[in-house]
Order: sequence, then C-alpha cells, then structure tokens
Amino acid sequence: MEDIAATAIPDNAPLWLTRLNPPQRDAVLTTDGPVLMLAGAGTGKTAALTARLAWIMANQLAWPSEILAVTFTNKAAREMKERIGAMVGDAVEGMPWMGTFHSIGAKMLRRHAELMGLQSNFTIIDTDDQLRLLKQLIQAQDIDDKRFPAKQLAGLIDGWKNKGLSPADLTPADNEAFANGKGQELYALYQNRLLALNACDFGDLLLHSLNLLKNHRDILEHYQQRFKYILVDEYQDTNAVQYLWLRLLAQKRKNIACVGDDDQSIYSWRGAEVANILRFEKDFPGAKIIKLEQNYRSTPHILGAASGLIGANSTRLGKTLWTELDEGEKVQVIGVWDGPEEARRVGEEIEALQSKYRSPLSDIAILVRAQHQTREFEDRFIQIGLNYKIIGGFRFYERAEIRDAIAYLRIINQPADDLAFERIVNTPKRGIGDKAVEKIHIFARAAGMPLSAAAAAMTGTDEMTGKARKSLSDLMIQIASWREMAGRMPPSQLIGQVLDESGYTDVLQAERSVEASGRLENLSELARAMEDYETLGEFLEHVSLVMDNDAQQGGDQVTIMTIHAAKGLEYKNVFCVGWEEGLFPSQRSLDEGGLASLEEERRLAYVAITRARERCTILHAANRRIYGQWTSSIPSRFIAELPADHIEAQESMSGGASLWRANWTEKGDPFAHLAAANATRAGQRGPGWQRAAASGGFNPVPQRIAENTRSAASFAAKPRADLAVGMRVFHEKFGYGEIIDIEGNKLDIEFETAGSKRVMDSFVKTG
DNA sequence: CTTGCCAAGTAACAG
DNA sequence: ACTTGGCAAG
Repeated sequence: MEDIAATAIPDNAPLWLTRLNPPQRDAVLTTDGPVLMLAGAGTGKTAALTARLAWIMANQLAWPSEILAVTFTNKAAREMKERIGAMVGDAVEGMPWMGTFHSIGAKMLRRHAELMGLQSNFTIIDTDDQLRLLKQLIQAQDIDDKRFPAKQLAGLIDGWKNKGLSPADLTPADNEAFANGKGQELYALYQNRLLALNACDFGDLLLHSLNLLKNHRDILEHYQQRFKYILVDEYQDTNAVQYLWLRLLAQKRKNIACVGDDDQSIYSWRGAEVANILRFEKDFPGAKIIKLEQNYRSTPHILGAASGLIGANSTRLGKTLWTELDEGEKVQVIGVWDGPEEARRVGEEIEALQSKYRSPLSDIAILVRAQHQTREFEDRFIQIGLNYKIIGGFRFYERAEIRDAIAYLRIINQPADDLAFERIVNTPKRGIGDKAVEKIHIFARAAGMPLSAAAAAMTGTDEMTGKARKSLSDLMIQIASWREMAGRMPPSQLIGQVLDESGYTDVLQAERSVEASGRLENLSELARAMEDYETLGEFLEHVSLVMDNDAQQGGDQVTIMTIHAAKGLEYKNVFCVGWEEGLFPSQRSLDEGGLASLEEERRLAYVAITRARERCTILHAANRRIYGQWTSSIPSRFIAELPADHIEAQESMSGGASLWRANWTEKGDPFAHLAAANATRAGQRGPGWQRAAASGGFNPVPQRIAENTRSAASFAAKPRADLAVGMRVFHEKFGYGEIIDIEGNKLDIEFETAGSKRVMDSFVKTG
C-alpha cells in the first residue's frame, strides 16, 4: 500500500497526463481491477477522474457507451463532460451513461419499464406531488393527517427506498413507525397507486432499477457485459440502494473506480453510508487504494484552519493535506450585531474586494447553512445594487406557473397522470371545483379508469350539471386536440398553443401585476428551454431530473448558496455566514443525531472553508430573528475549534463585547435586553465565546460603534427627510408610484402597476 | 364556487 | 416574518 511505485509515463503520453502528479497518474493508468481513490478537498480529483476516462477512450479500451460514470449532481456531470470533451474531442457526445444515479436509473428503467409494471413514458413525480398523493391515501384510510402528517410518511418511505426496502421487506418496527402500525400498508398502497398512475418518485428510480437487476438475470448480465468500466464520484455519499446497484453491476468485470473523501461526507441524512467507503476493500479484494493529498486549491492558512477544525472529529480515515502555495491571508472571523448587519458587512467586504483586488463578482461566494438565510443577503444586495444569484432555493420548475404548464404537458403526454389532471382541471378557473372533481373521482374509481378518461366519458352522461359539464367537455376536446398536435409540432411550440388556448395566458395578462408579468416571463423562459428538445417525453424527463435555475441571467454575479450545493465547487473568496450555535451546527441536527450529527455538521464546516482559494471570511451575529422572534445567539463552537495561528478575529460584537455595547446604547436600543441575556448565557459556557474573547473580542473601544448603532437602528430608523406625500418614487420590485402617506420610515405608495403597498423608505429612490 | 381573512405552524441539506 | 389551511361571506 505504501509502495507507490509511480507508474511509468508511457512514451506517447498526452500533455494532460504528464501534468498530473504521481498518485493522480496512478489513478489514471490503473485501469484494470478495483480502485479506491481517497481524494481530499482540492487535490485534483476531477482532473484525475476526467483523465482516467479520457485515457480509457483514447486508447480504445472501451467505447464511450461502455462506460458507466456516476456523479452526484447534474452540474458535476456536465462539467466532467466538458472537460473530457476538451481532451478527446467529440467522443463524449456518445457517453450516454454518464449522469446522476437518478438520471441513469431513469434511463435504465425506461428501457425495461414493462418488467416493473410501468410504461416507458412513466412520469417522475416531485416531492409536491408525492405529498399530495400520500395525504390522499392517509385520509382515505381514516387516519388523522394532522397527527400523522404526509410529510413524515414521505420521509419514512424515502428512507426505506434509500435502503433498498420494498413494502414486503419492512420489519414490524418499520411498520410501527407511522400511525400505529399502518406504515407498511400505506407504503404498499402508495406503490400501487404510483403504478396505476404510471409514475415513479425519486426513490423509485433507484429502487426499481435495483429490483430490475436483481430479478432479471438476463438484464443484469447484459449490463454487466456492457459496462467495461465503472466510475463513481463522491462515493462517501452513496446510500445502500446505490451501493447494492453498483455492486451488482461491477460484479463481473470488477473494473470499478470509486472516488471519495470521508471528511466530506455530508449526506447521511438521506441515507448515505460512509461505511461503503470503508468496506470497499472487503467488497473488492485486491483493490488498489490511492490517496491524493496534495492540495492545489487553498492557501496554507485556509488549509490549516480547515484541517484543525476537522481534526476535532473522532471517526476519520485520516489524510494529511499539504500544499505548495504561498501563505496568503489568515481566515477572518468577524462578529456582528445582528442578521441585517451581517448582510451589510458582507456587502461592504465585497465592495472592498472589488476595489482592492478588482475581484470579479463571479469569484465570490456566500455559503449558508440553510436556505432561509439567503433572504437577508438578497434584500441587502438589491438595496445596494449588487448583482447576485441564488443557487438552488426556489428551483425554476417548482414555481407554480411552471408546474401548471408542465402539468398540462404531462396530461398530454401521459393520460393516466391523475395528479397532473387534478392540477389543471380547474386551472385557470373554469368552474370545475372540488365538487365536480369529486364526481369525476367517484366515476373513475367505479369504472377503474384514470381521471382524464373518466372525465371524457362523463361528458356524455348526465352526471355533470350544465356549466361544469360544458367546461369539462370543452377541456377534454382541447386536450384531445393538443395530443394530436404533440405528434406534429415541437414541444416549444406546443406549450404556447396550450397556454393560449387554455386561457392561462389571458388570466395572467388580465392581472396586470408585477408578479403576473414575472410569471409570463418565466413561461416564455420555459418555452425557450424547450427548444432543445424534440419530443415531449424527452423534455419532461429533463425537467423532472435536471432543470436547475442556474440559467445565469448573464453578467458578473456573486453566488449565494447552501454549503451542500457548494460541494465540489471553489471560489477565490468565500464568506461563511451564520456560524452560530443552533444555526450552525444546526440545533435540529444536534437534537436528532447527537455526536454523529455534530461530526457531520463539522464536516460541513470543513467543506465550507475548503471551498476558498485565497480568502475565507467567517461571520457570526449576536442576534438573529427566528420565526420572526429576536433571539440572541453565541458563536459556533466551530469557531473555537479553528487553530488560532490561522485566523484573525477582526473585531467581535459577541459575548462581553455586545454586553458592553448594549449598555452603551441601551437607551435607543429595543434589543438591549436580549444582548444582556446573551452575555449572561455566553458567560456561563460556550466554547465559541471563549475563542472570541481570547482572540481580542474584549476590545474596550469598538471602533465601529457609530456604524453599529446605525445598523441596529435599521429597525427603528429615522424617517428620511427627502420624501414627502405626493412625490413620485421608484422601487426595485414594484416600479414607479406615488407616496400617499408617510408613517415614520414606512411609506404607503400607490404603485402604477403593482397597486398600493406599504414599504420601507430605504427601498425607494426619488426622481 | 370563489374570495378573503384569520389562525396556526413554521424553515436543513438533493435528485 | 411568511406561508398555508380552514372557514365564512359574497
């Protein structure tokens, strides 16, 4: 294992191979047999992976279509394709089996759908549909869906699927986990319902694919034969069902290369098992283990801070990262008064980076623990006119109008899609309300047919009364005509027809609000996105699995995203915000998982810091609002765990300092009592506070005091002097309007397009 | 059948 | 703070 007799460089070696370091090269040239690459953050893992694929193809060890390459995100797959393309040319185009577990599972499943009781045009339902379906089932069982919410059941079912368990595989304990022993029954009902709808949820894409291979020897052998090489990225994040699926496929040729880093395992909550990586040598005897430890990304200070932090974890394989880069700047730790000030401060730091280093905004990322933290930054950046984008969050296809449009497409593509039918039958409003839908349900159940078929049949009976009957009949005629159109026009054109003829566009246009025009824009964006697809089915697959909203509106933008979404990415400047106990590490995670969860949170912190190439800044606030309530907070313990040599606590408002400040400003500060309470608690315990105190937190004269009071005053702000009733003003979100009334710093404005609203004066511009 | 209002519960992370 | 669901009025 230690003898890394560096594989000799072949004579004909291309440049991209000679440039790799010895372990990387090893990982490329060891093509036969199982390989496990332990690759630390920033150690050139992707370079090695792509080179390995390029090498296999360039030497014709396998055709592109004979390689199975699994990545964790669509982004990673896309990126890898691009990089390989640059090395070996167009050959990548023919790599049909590169993608996420889910997309590959879906592909495989569509080819053999009938064996699993599905048709190949099955729908992939999202979490929203899943919840609605489960709720219906729970209610149909006469179970109180308040006490036993669909969300909880969805979580359990996902968990079972991640473990590879079908309803029949559940233990009595599993069964007891929901509604006093109804778990199994509901799971089984749900699966039957999905089959009847010709639909899969995300978990099914994996579970069905696994069962497909398990239960059909010939198919398994076909794929074992086909995939000459298997490559798996982020192996530490694979869950049981993925692991079993891989193991089946690799059994024959055993040319499987897995890449992972136990320190970056951050998905245990969705069933990932680090044990998979530890078990690799047992599963594949004689596996070659290759460690990548030279870091090419981060400065020694950043690396030192991250290493020190992760060193606090007890369960690690242990790697020692090193770098040849220049020392660089220390990691900055900044304490601020509250959430708004945190956002304000980050904005200032970004502006400083722009002027001092001429950093483009695309070199800057803000990493949050939880999605809701993005809002504060968004508000601030709109205010100061800083260009930003938020990754993840509200996914494009999760917007109501997009889901509506897609529901139309789904019911056109797949008549059995009851969920889609339910969604659109009265959208836009056409007088077919709950009562009418209920009738359709009853009819459908009696006749054993899908809703849309039942609805079509009912237009010929007297079940429906006048108006509803007419509307329904019109709708069914329209749907029939759209189905016919779908065969002869491209999807991007079809969607326009559908939206116009259904009256959807009209309703939005009639609304004449900013929101409505935004929706219309989104819909035309959707049509544009559809231009890349030739068939409806193709597009729907894309939308349910792939479509993300990083369709950048162009321009130079700061990126705001969760740490999870940032895994695998790097930025020159990284801001890690909200490092406070309860938020990060998240209270919920501590409550649920104890030490194991704490260690996962710490790995998350490690991932966050190691995204930074040159500058890493960590912030924590002394006060934050949670559920609309102001709450005091203490610095995260992770801050205390950063080695002092590598950090610089620039100034701190935390603990004692904020008490001092609170006393100082007590008069005008409505939150002084919170700060005092915070200080008391911080004084009792809290390792993060010790660090903050030890590293200069007790600066007796906080220099930024003037600014701080100003920011604390943002919620009790003085009204602006430059505004008066009757004045015409501009608001980023609502456009132009006239001031009707002024109340302190709040304005009542009659907007020209958005109607009358009450807004903060700081959000409007004059002139 | 729709709309509007109030109360309640709430927000971790992905495909 | 913000969204969702239930319920009452139009």
